Amino acid sequence: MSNLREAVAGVDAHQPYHHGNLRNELLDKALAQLKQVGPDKISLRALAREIGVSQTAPYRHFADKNALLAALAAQGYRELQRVTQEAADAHNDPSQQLCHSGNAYIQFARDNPELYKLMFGPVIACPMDYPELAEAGSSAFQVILNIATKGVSEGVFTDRDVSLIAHAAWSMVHGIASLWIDGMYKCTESSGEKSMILDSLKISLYGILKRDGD
Amino acid sequence: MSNLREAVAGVDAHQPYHHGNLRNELLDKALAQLKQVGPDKISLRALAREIGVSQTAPYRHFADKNALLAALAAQGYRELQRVTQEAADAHNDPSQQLCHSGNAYIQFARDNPELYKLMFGPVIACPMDYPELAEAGSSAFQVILNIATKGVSEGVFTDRDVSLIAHAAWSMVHGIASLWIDGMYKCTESSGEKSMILDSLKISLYGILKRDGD
DNA sequence: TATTTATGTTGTCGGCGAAAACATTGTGCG
DNA sequence: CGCACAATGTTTTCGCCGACAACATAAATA
Repeated sequence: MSNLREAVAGVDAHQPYHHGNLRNELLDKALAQLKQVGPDKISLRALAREIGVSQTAPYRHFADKNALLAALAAQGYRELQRVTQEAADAHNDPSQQLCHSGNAYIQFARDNPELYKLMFGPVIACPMDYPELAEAGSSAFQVILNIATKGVSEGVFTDRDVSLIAHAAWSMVHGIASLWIDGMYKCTESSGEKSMILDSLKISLYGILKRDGD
Repeated sequence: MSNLREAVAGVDAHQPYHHGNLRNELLDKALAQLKQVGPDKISLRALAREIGVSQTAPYRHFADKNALLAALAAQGYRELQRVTQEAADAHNDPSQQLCHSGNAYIQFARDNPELYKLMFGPVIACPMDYPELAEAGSSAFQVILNIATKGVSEGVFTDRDVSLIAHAAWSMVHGIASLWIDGMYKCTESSGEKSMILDSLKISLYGILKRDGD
């Protein structure tokens, strides 16, 4: 009997010494565990156990726990970029693009709260140490930057520095998303939280539109 | 020799069995450690060691680590309420109050980034389990709610639900504060980050002001 | 003074992140 | 074909942490 695990399992399914896809499976399981229990509760050992591999195997693919979280966050940024870009592409008017892209952003945060917290929260120690993460982050920001550029050049947005407008817009949607996730949006009126979020978004973005006398 | 610590220290300074102020000193040292190394790196054992008390003594004053963090966050909310209220009290015009209070809010976050992350980040497990924390949080929110109420009643703000306006304003300043703390405000122009923050704040809050035709 | 309550200590358990030393597999080069 | 080497996974171990149970001491109170 050359393989103990085989014997214990009682099957002859050949369990290779090398997993072959450990890195990806680690990311998958980590994402699942993240959604269940939150970011800081993730344990490399638990992941390894779940996958059925030794507790130090993950260190062959990630320098440490932080690096795994960074890779996870980078995936998140790429997905965030995708959904916001899609929403923007569905419209031509920059105002519409901004509003719908922002809405998609907030919806992403709502659909993946733990991932979103991981991406923007203080869980990852030194985010700037991970080029993949930085690159994914600025790519995601590029979406809103492009909208701002278009809005200013078409004269729809207030005529200020494009980077400033993009940052302001980003702040708004990020603020709404964060507070919503954290349950800070207590709706007092009959209309639900969701419509309140939309109204809040509209109020916020209104400050960006060009006004008479600009 | 009734006291080992006394013997080891070689002094007769009476080291009382009871510390007498352990709870407060724990909070103090925890705050200091928070500012140095961030929220999740805080260790009850390290705190106890630093204070010179056994590693389980903290559990006499806090049910667990989470409870200590919650108490720390509650302190933060009270301080945040203080600075924003002070900034608001220095003006009469609701627009000015909103702007300056928001600026004070952002400044607080900038001055106490780790504490701010603790207050709003995902570090504290079940915030709603701590009445002190919830109370401090809603008291802090009350500041901005009062400004919104005044602004609407005086006809300076757009005529919408007061709670909605307050939440929108809160989202804006929170978004700016969060992104600034996380180093996401990369200023591309000659003017520094700080003026960019102020401009961003103004753009955001502009959406709240009453407009012709409202 | 005697009892109860608040506070601090010792000892211990299980879990975790991480490193060192070792084992196995696949790969490319002679 | 065969062998060295790199990639990947394992075993073992260390130190740290949060948390609990049992015990010790001081303070308050009756």
